[in-house]
Amino acid sequence: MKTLSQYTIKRIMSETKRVTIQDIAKRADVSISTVSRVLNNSAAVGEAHRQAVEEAVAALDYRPNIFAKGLAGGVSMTIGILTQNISSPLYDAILYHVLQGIRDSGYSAIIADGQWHPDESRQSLQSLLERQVDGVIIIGGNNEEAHLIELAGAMPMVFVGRHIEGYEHLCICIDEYTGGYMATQHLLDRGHRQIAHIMGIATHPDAIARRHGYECALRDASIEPQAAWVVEGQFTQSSGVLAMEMLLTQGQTFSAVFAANDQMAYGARLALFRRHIRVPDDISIIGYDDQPHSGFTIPPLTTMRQPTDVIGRTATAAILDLLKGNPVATKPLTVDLIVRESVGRIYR
Amino acid sequence: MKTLSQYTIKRIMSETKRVTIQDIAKRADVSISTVSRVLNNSAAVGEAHRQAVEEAVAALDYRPNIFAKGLAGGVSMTIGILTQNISSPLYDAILYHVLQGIRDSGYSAIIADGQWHPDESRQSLQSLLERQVDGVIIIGGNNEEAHLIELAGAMPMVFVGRHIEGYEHLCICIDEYTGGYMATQHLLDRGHRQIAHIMGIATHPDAIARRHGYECALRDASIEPQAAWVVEGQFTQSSGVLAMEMLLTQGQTFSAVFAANDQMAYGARLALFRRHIRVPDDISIIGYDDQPHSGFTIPPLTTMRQPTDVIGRTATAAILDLLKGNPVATKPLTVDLIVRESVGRIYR
DNA sequence: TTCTGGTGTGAAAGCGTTTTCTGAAAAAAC
DNA sequence: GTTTTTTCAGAAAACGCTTTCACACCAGAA
Repeated sequence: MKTLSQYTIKRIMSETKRVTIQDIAKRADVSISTVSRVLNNSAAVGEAHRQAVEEAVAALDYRPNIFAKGLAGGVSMTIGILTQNISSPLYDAILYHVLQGIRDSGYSAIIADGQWHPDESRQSLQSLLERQVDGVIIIGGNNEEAHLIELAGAMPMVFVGRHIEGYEHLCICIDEYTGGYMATQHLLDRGHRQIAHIMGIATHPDAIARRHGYECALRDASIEPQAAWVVEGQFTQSSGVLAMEMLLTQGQTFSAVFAANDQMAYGARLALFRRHIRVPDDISIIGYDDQPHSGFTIPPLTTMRQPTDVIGRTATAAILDLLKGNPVATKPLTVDLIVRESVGRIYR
Repeated sequence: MKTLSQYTIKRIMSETKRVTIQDIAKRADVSISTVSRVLNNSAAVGEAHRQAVEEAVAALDYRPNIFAKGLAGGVSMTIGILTQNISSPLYDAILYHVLQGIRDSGYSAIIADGQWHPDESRQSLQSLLERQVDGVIIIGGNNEEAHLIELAGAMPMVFVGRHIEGYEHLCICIDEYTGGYMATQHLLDRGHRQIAHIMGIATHPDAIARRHGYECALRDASIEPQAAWVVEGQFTQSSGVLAMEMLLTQGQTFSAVFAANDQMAYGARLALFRRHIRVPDDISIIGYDDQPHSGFTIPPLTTMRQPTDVIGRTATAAILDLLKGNPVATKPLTVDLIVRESVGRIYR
């Protein structure tokens, strides 16, 4: 039983016939230590030898055995990625760009899924560490901060979309407050004065920051935010439907809604559709994230764009730098307003 | 420079202070060979010794070092997953369920992205093999078949959404033909007689099968398929917009459209919106895949649901069985019609 | 009793690297 | 020209595990 698969694996491996450091040592007529040294640039090597080795490496198409490397050197050439949830459009988009950046770095990525759950996240992170990943990129997520801090001091690690006290330079953060402010400001600019807000998960830092931006924008326009204008959602489409229904049945009067993410905006829009309320003619909607789909909703959704490509690239660059021992410093990223057709004008 | 990160890694590793097979050998008062044997069940071991070892393993919370294991045994405890494209909602949904299935198996997953490109796919697959993954799950993708066949004979491998000649038992396939047929049939059932089709990438097997189903359903209803009714898209939203515009400007008359995936359906729907053509009052749309978003479009999209959960679970179960040396046999999966609100009735 | 044939076990040889440790040769200092 | 450093390179010891080999033990057969 077990032996069968063992056998099979052995077979393909022997077919592949890996070339080892021994082979290139022989061909370059040096010792394996020397080969290792030129490979890793870990000590001075005479120019003649170095060239001989490099020639052999190229000629034999040598690829180091990562297991041996891992065993001997404690280096796995692997970057662990902990994502908040695979199949969340936003995180996947970031993931995509991260993977992109890693692909030619010699490292490979191993992905673990936190499933939106602290316990799962912690366990996933643990399994990443057991695999002896050389570094970790944490995308979103809700691990206990204390655990992360402990780790961050001990191994290369970068955080995406999250603020960790004392490790700001490792955090690739979006200025969510300003994002919320800008979204609300856009509504204000178009003449709206009564603006509802569908908030994200109430404990989620991003949700809090966006709401804060919303309230400040309102105040700066001399409008006192009303508690009844904001209703909490779960960042999902169906919670958007519910939220909008709640707003409507409570008899709130408002001409525009700022949804804390696009998915909830979709849901809100559907709730409006059900009641034959037109968008943007009767009520305007603005979302947040600019998911790929948002350009194709009816009507196309005005929203705040997360620079997923920049986020992904920055995260990769940072972890790679960390791995090389270079210092890193990240700067906060900003969100762009994407004006489409879901926000109407109000003239007094 | 380099030494810094090395140092850091060493540090955390020494803090963690791994317990090795030596430690449990000592505690159980047996040789390491015996420990290895009970761990892998690779040879008969006396009952007393076995128990002692198991006790020690539990007490010391022993976790094998995968690098050592990989080096010595040629087994990496890693499953490679090659996905056609990360951040494609359908494949991500499958991926999600695959990951789910792997999470408690002791294996971990390493994900590579084919980027919709044969060369990329091949290279990604290669890098998976270099990592000595124990098995591979290929989700969709467009690698050369020959290469895959060669590999499939040599190592555990399962294919999702793809038919490989001679390895049908390793293919987790959806009956796309029937899916296309059912979608068209639904339109027919609702009285539509003039039905256009927005096809996927013309060379893609799924696209071909769905179109074939469409044509057969038409013929079975005594309607001769018109070449002008089908226009090719790229499986993307914007290609859906284009396709619908082409249909419209060519002056085709049709009361319904079958789009080969939901994304193109979204695009088609937007094109209609632009021309003030109502859905489903003027024209009906049916999609394919049932992406998470489709329940929240305006109007909610009638579509064919891919059983991503079943697909994912089946794939995982299959690869795990293969790895254990058990025989596997997969059965073709079917797609379900999800009736929502984008298809209207026509009464004669 | 002696021989044969399992069983269960430990010693030891790898697996492919990195990294001391050592020594020789070359360069610098006297 | 000798002594003292510095450079460079090879031998060999890890790294933690699997697996072969050899051997001791004990049953059953002769």
